[in-house]
Amino acid sequence: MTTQGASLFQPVRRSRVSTDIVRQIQDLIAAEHLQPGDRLPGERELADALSVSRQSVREALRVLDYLGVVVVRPGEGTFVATTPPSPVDASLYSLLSERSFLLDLLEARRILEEGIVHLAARRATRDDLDTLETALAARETALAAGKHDVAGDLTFHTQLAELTGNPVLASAMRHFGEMWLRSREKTGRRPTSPHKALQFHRQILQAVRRRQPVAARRVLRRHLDDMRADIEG
Amino acid sequence: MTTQGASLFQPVRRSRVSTDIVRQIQDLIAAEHLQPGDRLPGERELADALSVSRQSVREALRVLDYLGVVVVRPGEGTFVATTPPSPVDASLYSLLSERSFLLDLLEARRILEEGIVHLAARRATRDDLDTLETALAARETALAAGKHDVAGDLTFHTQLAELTGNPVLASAMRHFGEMWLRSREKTGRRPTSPHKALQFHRQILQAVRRRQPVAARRVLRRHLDDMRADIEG
DNA sequence: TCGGACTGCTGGTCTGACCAGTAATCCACA
DNA sequence: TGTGGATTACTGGTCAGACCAGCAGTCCGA
Repeated sequence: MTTQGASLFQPVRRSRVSTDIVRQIQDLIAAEHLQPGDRLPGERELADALSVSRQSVREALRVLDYLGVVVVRPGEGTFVATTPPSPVDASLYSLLSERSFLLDLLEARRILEEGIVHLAARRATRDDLDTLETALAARETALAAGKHDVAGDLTFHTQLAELTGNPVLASAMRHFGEMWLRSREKTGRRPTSPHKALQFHRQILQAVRRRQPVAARRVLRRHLDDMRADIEG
Repeated sequence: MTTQGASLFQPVRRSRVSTDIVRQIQDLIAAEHLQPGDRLPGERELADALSVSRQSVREALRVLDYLGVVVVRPGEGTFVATTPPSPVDASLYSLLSERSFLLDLLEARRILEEGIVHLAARRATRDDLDTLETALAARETALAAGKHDVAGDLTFHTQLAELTGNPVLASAMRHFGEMWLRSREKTGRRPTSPHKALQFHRQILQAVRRRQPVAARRVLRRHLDDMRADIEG
């Protein structure tokens, strides 16, 4: 028996019940048996159906909650999250549900996005701008028709980051955006008026198109300040 | 009651016990009261110390387990993970070994850190500054003695981010720092002269201490520009 | 028609219990 | 003397049952 190298035997893996449940629910969502917004069975019912205790179910739901896979609303139930899950810095997880976190996040966004919009105004290609223009127009017509999706407003910001051509900035903006959505979901905050947001987006795009980095940055700042005012109420 | 605009009231947010526990333990680890490899008190003991039920403790540990913050070994106990979780955006992973990535990263750092240093100069408490001062002095004497660790230069930047009091900024800076180290490792780039770096750090700290946000930002920019010159060289 | 009480659901928490695995100790037997 | 097997006290894993507070639909009376 050597101490080095691959052992012939694998350690017996006693899986934890809660881990199995996490995987089962994730599979159900992946297979689209559970759609975003769907309500899961109650904890008691789930425990019964799985022949496990409610405690194990709760441990699983706690993990799925952290992962952003589900949203738990006391008194109502547990629902499949509408915003797709993505990793959020572990050290920030427990802060997501606090309003002050939204303000911290906004401060960080302001720093990052001021730089982004400045670069975008200098670097965006004509193709980039046309793409952004098309997307913005589509959102405007959709809104006029009464349709509006919450996550969509953020898309403009991430698209803006994309066209700096800097993948690090784009990645950071996506992360901030995801945290933004999840935190807003957890804090139960209503989104800002989509009309106002679209107006700001339109102005930013104009400034970027005209290659006016300073003006673009100014409008961006007004946009985020406006959002902050909403949060601070 | 209008449907548009900011509501006067915010939904009351009752935090979950397990969430509090998650944060407490993370804080203890961040404050280094708990070191990697340390054994946490048993679940029962923990519950008793926190005046909560074992179930709540378990839900918290389950989350920390999933985050990779702790490792749970049945029959033995729960331990602080030795390798702290350090997620690097999957979409960036393949770029780490390219030199252009270092430049992109540096551009992103410049945007972020200019904002950070500006805030730090306005917000840092005297205690914060003393801590930073001590750390810097220690590095200076170590360098004079011929000792120098590569990752250490970054520490100054992350510490600076910490004392903005904004956990989002601190987290983002840590991420950028990790990518920086890993990318520099992969590209095989030699670090900038530690002497130069320390001089810049000393200047930045002075500006922050004197509450001169603009000056601090200017030095920071020179520091990063200097690093860029090294990379492009 | 409207508003409040009622009722049954939900998740949040606590308690106490038992199981299985670890590890250190102790003791009997070779 | 030394080795190996019980003992024992811990650990996390799981279960069951209970109570609370908040949500929502129902029903009834003013």
